[in-house]
Amino acid sequence: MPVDPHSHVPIYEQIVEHIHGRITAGVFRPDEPLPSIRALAIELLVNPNTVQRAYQELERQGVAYTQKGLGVFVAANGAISARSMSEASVCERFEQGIDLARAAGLGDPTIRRLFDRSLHEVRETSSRHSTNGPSLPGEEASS
Amino acid sequence: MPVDPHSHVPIYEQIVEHIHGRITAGVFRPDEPLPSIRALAIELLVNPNTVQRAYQELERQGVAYTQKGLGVFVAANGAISARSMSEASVCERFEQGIDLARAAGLGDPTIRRLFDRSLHEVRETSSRHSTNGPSLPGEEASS
Amino acid sequence: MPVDPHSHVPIYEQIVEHIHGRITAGVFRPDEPLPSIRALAIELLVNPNTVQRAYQELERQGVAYTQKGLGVFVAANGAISARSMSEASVCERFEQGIDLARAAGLGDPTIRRLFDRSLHEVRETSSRHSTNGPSLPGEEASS
Amino acid sequence: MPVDPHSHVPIYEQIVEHIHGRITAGVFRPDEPLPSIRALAIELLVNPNTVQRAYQELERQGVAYTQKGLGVFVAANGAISARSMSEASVCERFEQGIDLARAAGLGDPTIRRLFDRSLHEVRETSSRHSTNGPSLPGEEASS
DNA sequence: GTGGTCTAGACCACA
DNA sequence: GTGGTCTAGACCACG
Repeated sequence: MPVDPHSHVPIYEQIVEHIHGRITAGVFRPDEPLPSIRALAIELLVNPNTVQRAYQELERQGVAYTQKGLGVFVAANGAISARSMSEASVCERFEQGIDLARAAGLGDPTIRRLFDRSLHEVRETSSRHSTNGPSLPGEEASS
Repeated sequence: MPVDPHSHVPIYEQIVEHIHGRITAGVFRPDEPLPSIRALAIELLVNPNTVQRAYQELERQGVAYTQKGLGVFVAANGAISARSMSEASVCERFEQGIDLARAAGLGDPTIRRLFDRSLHEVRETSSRHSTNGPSLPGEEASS
Repeated sequence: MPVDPHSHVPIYEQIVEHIHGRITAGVFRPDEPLPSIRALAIELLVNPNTVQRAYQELERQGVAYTQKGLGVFVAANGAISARSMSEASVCERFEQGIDLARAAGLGDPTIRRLFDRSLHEVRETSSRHSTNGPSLPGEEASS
Repeated sequence: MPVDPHSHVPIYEQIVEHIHGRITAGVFRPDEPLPSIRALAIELLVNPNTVQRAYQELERQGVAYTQKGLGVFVAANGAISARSMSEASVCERFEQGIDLARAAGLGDPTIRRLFDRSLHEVRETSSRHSTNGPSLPGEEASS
């Protein structure tokens, strides 16, 4: 369930982040095709239009390009863009949390404690898309 | 800018989190009044209706109660509720970020690095509404 | 009939160009609201979704900005952007025509003759949206 | 790049216009064969199906005819038809541009200025398929 | 009332 | 089969 229809963040944007992640994880590689709009729509149990909007956004970002009648492909520098955008998404969440914590008067030690707790909790719940193993290309040991 | 109109999280929910924070930080104390709807609306540059909806939500949560004609007050146990809800909000953001990072195949060291970067970046940008000093009652020394 | 459903250029893009033109012509001015999505949809006899897509594109271009619950407004520098984009659209058409003409082996004198003919023909048919009179602000005597 | 996959005008139609131009320019002459579907598909970096559709359209227009097993040939009066259609295509673009300009409140002097700019810009970029010199049969001295 | 998102289902151009 | 566009109609957040 990589998309949550009850989240406040729009589904199409969740899909964009999802694809960013898959590219960053090396699942989708430059000049290889992304799943077809219809196929991904079925996989994610959403409407094709929603996937299309996500793909359109990816194209606008320069992460993907479209070949009429053939499909949507990862751009040559798509992996780089996707990685930086993935990190941006992650940091955005972190910063939101930190802002909230600071506004509540929490100090750095407390914030770190909350973060560590989250890190461990997610580890257990993390039987999600376990695409991440120790032997995937292009991750771990990054900037 | 305690409220971001471009965020995907509804404004009234941002206001709720904002109040949680102020209560947790000891700015608003049990049985003391919250700012009037009108005043807060002006302070946050938001429509009064939106503030009202937030106050309704706070009342539903048991964090505040209304005295007709007098205003909205922090509930007796409001500080405790607010604190746990603030932490929950913070952790929610952290977990979202961690989920995203894991989905992108990033490992714990990388994730920690991103978190540290966020922690320092926010520190600099953090010339926000620092109504709260480091030594207010009820913070530092979390559960 | 500012939009032609039979054109090859998508309706939403026609709407974008249409708005560019209206802004350039001074009909819509900075910080004033554009017609509501629903209203323009009715006026143009298209689906509100189509108008919305156009407005979204205008926002992406920096020509307009959205205020939730209030409407879509012309951006401060929207007039400038719109003007340059209008001119770009015009020149794009001209260049396409010139390309075609050159590819057909036509020389500049012939091309000019065709252009003049078009200029005069359009003048007669031009009982379209005659928003343009001799006394409108901001046009005639441009770069 | 005689064919632009990003254009809104369908590729097969671009090919039709392209052939019109080649015929008008005297590159393809009446009762002589057009390039084979396969060859043109390769030259234009396009799918053979698309070329075939263009050839069908040319046949429908009376500009070309098919001899089974031999190929597609320029019709006897193909040069005349092609020329008028080429000019029509050119003028269509010009009129579109003029319409846009008028809708934006631009006056004839401004429009002419934009046209002249386009005429000069295209001249420089015009290191295209200059298979045609200035002195080919059937051009210069238009109707 | 405003805009923003989503769904369902249709038609077209292209491979 | 692919993506691109459009419609009709729904629900939500906001004013």
